[in-house]
Amino acid sequence: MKQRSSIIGSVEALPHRVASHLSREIEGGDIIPGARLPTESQLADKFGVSRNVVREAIAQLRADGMIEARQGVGAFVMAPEQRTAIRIDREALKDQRNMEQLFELRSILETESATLAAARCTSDDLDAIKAALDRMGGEERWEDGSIEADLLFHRAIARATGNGYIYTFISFVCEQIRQSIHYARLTNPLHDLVEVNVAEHVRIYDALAAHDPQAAGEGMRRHIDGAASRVGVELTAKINRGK
Amino acid sequence: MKQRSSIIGSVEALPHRVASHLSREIEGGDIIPGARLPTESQLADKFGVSRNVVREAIAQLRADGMIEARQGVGAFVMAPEQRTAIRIDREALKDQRNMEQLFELRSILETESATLAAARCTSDDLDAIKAALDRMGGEERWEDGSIEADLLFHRAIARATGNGYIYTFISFVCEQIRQSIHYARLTNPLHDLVEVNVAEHVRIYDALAAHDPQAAGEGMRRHIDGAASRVGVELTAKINRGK
DNA sequence: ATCATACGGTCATCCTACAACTTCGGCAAG
DNA sequence: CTTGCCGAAGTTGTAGGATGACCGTATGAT
Repeated sequence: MKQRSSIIGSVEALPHRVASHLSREIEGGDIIPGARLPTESQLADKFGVSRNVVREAIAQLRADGMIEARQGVGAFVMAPEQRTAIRIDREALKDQRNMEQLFELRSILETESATLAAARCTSDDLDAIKAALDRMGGEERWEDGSIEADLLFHRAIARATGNGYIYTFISFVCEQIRQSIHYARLTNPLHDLVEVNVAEHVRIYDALAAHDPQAAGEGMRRHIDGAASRVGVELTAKINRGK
Repeated sequence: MKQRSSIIGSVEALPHRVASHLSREIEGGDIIPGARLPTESQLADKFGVSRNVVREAIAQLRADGMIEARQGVGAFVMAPEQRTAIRIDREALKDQRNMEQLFELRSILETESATLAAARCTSDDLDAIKAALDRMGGEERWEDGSIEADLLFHRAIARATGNGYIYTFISFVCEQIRQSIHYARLTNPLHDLVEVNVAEHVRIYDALAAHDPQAAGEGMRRHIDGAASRVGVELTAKINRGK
């Protein structure tokens, strides 16, 4: 009798579902910043779960700085500006417009990443980048290992900047894009474009090896544009990008 | 008898302390990615807390993708690349080197933010930016409202890019910097530099109003450099930044 | 040798109880 | 009427135990 009926069949754990529900309510503006949430008991009743599950859900939101709990008073919604963590809703990326924006952000980060890396990279860094490049070219199939090698290539460049935050941010953004694209790829094979992709990477690597910041940045910018269009995302507003 | 002795005097809640401890152990490499954590009961004993507290701590780490729990098996630490959230350790920012790197990231994001905003901003956007600018100039004291207005200015620009992710990332990075600097400011007053700061903002605003992307980007880049040096952070490696 | 089953370990959830804290109202002293 | 104390009620924080669901492995039958 303990395990209550799941109401809605779902593989997700209860705390995560409660957290997502509350998160959407907050993001959607149903609860304005500064307002108090219902008590844990009320939420437990509302969702049909135990208070314990509600507490775990709130613990997650609290860690993100989305809500703040004060003992003896209640839990309050925080202003969206003072979040202590960035989290990207993967559901939202099904919207083409959001995907475009994420690619634009990636373009900014990676272009500058390549520029910095060209000026700073050591021979060890170059070796790591080259290794990823070789592994990518070695795979004739697009599917499995190729994508991993692709990510490895970009991360190796980010690491070569010597800036840990740049590495973290780029890894994060790329991973979000990868997972969003993963299953969407099944619709269009686009294997024939692998050579184009590899060629773009080679171009970037050459610029890095030559320690030519401008060429590296330019090569990366074009590569991201190309990668975006290859998955059906057009980076509009190319204005003010040139130079 | 229930409330156990806190062992270490701390105002932080128990789950947060446990989560921080585990997080440090993972970041520090004490636990290799893929390895299994001790069971919840063992952790509860180890930290001298109830299993409930351990679960809340793990819930936080799980939300970040730092660990993955499989029912009936155990909890495993994930590779740092596939985190689902970005979180910046504020303690680490006490290290000058990390602060420099964060400023460098901010410089990248904000420079491009200003560039894009110059090309895309509407009159409404400009009004919002101008309002923040006026509010900043209105305050003769540096302390309280001035900093808020400063952040508002930068966020307004980020919003004018029309890219929600850029807004989110910039808000996040700026907030981290602000809170890290907050108390460190007490040592050096530096009130006399307020005019310089405002002047830099005016220069950026003028470029935005003129819809001059290059001037806006350049103005922002210089402003971040100036802001960094004003709090004692020197952005070295200005290489490859010009042009 | 292969497959089905039983078993122990672990996470997931629930429940109750209590401690710590805040808020608010009543009540008495000034 | 104002002020200050104090206790009741409500809320979050923590403890601890019980049970269900799930996984991996060992055991035993075929």
